[in-house]
Amino acid sequence: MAAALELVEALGHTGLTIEAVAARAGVGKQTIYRWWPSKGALLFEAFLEFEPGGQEPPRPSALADDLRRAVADAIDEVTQRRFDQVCRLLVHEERADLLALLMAPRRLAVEERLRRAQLLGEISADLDVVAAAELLLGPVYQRWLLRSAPLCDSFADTLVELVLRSLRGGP
Amino acid sequence: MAAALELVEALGHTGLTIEAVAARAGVGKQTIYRWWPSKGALLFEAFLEFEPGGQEPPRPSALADDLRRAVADAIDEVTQRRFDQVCRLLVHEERADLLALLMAPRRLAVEERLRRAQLLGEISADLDVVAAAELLLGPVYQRWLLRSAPLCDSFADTLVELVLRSLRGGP
Amino acid sequence: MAAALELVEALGHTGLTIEAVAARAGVGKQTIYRWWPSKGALLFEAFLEFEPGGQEPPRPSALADDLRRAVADAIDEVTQRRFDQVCRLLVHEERADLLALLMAPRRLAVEERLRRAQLLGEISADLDVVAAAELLLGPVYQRWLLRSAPLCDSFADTLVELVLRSLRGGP
Amino acid sequence: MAAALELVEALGHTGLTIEAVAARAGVGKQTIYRWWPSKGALLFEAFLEFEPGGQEPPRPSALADDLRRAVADAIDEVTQRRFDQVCRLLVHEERADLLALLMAPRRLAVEERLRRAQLLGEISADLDVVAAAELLLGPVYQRWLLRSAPLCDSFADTLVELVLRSLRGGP
DNA sequence: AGTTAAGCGAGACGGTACGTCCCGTCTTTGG
DNA sequence: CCAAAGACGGGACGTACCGTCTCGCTTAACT
Repeated sequence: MAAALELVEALGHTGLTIEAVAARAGVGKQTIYRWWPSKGALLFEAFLEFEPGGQEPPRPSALADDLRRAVADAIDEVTQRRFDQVCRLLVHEERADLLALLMAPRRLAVEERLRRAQLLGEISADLDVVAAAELLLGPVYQRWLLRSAPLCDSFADTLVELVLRSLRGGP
Repeated sequence: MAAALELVEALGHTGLTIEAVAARAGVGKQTIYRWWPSKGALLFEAFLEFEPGGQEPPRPSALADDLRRAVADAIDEVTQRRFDQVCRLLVHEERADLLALLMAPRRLAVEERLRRAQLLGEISADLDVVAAAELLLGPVYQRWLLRSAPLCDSFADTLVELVLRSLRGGP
Repeated sequence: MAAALELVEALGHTGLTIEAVAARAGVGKQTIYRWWPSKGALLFEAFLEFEPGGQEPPRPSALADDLRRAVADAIDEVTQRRFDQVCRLLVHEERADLLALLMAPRRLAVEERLRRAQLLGEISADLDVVAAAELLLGPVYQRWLLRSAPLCDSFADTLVELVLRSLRGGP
Repeated sequence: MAAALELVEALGHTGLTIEAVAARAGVGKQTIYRWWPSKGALLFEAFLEFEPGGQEPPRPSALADDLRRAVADAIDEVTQRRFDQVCRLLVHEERADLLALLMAPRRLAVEERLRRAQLLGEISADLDVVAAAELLLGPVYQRWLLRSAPLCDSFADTLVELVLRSLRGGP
């Protein structure tokens, strides 16, 4: 009964109780425990089920544009209440494994794009692509989770510009 | 009674109960509620009190070294169980304000060093110093909180190298 | 778990806590709250359950003897610690309804006997039987609850003698 | 600070707290503890202080009338919320001593009147006056404390009539 | 007049019990 | 014969008062 998403959206991951989920779903508590070991697992599956997330493969364009778009998408995603609350719950439950599943696609897409750019010679070939991807997404996730600063759109631009300077010119 | 730090270290922020803190401190529960509104506030204050953290001003040296050192220090800090658990609790309780207090010094130090580097012409003067600092620390905090990858020492090197390429030569 | 009677006997209604009852019964506190709204209700039910109290119907004999016996029995009952404490608790909680259930049998028996005496002409027929019963038992309950005087056995005799003088000859 | 009477009247002896008394009186809690060992003692003294109670000596008239009046007065007194609550608190605290002080005057007055009646030959001389007084007042206090029946005015009449039949003609 | 001390208000303190909430398990029951 | 309904033991929650304990601050009373 993945309609528990409604509750986590309404109450936040803090106020979410399995009893409430069971009640709203018209289901015995035990039925929930039978299928999921924790709130996190339940919500994770619910999220996968109901949040298609299927972003179409962004047809290639200029590198800067693509990265900007990737970062902006990450910001958008992370800004939706459901994603936000589900992820925070997973953080709280230390489910790094599930978190990775939710967040990896984004990161892999960036890495993929960077690798293509290397082939095209847009960026230096001896680059640590994985680290570069983290350079782009790390600050986003930091601002999101720690709420250290607002996640405005222009942040994507600043970030990409700064990182691109690194990726292009070698030392 | 900031000896609650011992319990958060022993049990993690999840297993920490105010009742246990009160019991161990030989104190009435109410006394705790009288002074702090939540576990987070209590631990935050306890942490400030007992973890002086006062790192001496790192006498200046080469820019790359200083940044490497700053990042490595951040990694060290974030790796200590007390800091880790207290911060995770603050994240859970959405106390971005308190988190900021704990983390700002590190970030400000980096910004300060970058600004000095600008004056010396080590890096381009038209740089967004704040964003650059996030570029350095964001990936660290991401790896830490999301446990997306191990926080090994070499990570500091990779990070600094990558970022410095950005900061030095503009396009 | 009506073994809460043991605690009320040991500690008095003042020292009885629901937590202690739950602990001794090996039961969650909530289970007690689920079934009884208050200590009073719990003890009342426990008392009914475990204190059969079924005194056999006293085979009829002389009126004076029967009344004396009834009063003496009331005194005995009221003198037992359990009954005493349970009733005092009910008084404290203003549960007149429950108290009535505990005390009515005694009173009704007296009224019944008086009515029979009226049929036999032992006492005047125009008598207010209910009031007469109160005349006999009222002083007992007063001495008991208010501890205004000791409840010795001879009190029963004095009382019955006095009341019988009223019941027999009219003015 | 006998203005604690207001609180016991407003909240009942159950809801009365020393903290509230202290607050309303604009007084430190300790000051109350300094002077009285318990809520009961405090209220008892407050009651004595502020409830003059001084009923004038009822100039003598017919025995039946005097007794009726005495019983009716007892009913009136016991019906006032303040007296009611203070006494119930004393019952709860097992302060039979203080209760006796509050209630004795009434009983003594009845005994006194009966003794005079004996001198005048209105009632038989070999009577246990103390027991007779209890016969009159016992049922009143029973109905009051146990709320076993309403304390209507006619109760006084019934009671006195019944008792007088006993007191006058012996068998 | 100056010093001392008693009594005061205020309120923090270590505690106890409250009644509620939710956990995760176990039991009953009706479709 | 499953699953809803929900009771259960457990245990933390945050609150309310308890009775004790300093605190300074009057306000006498006695040098």
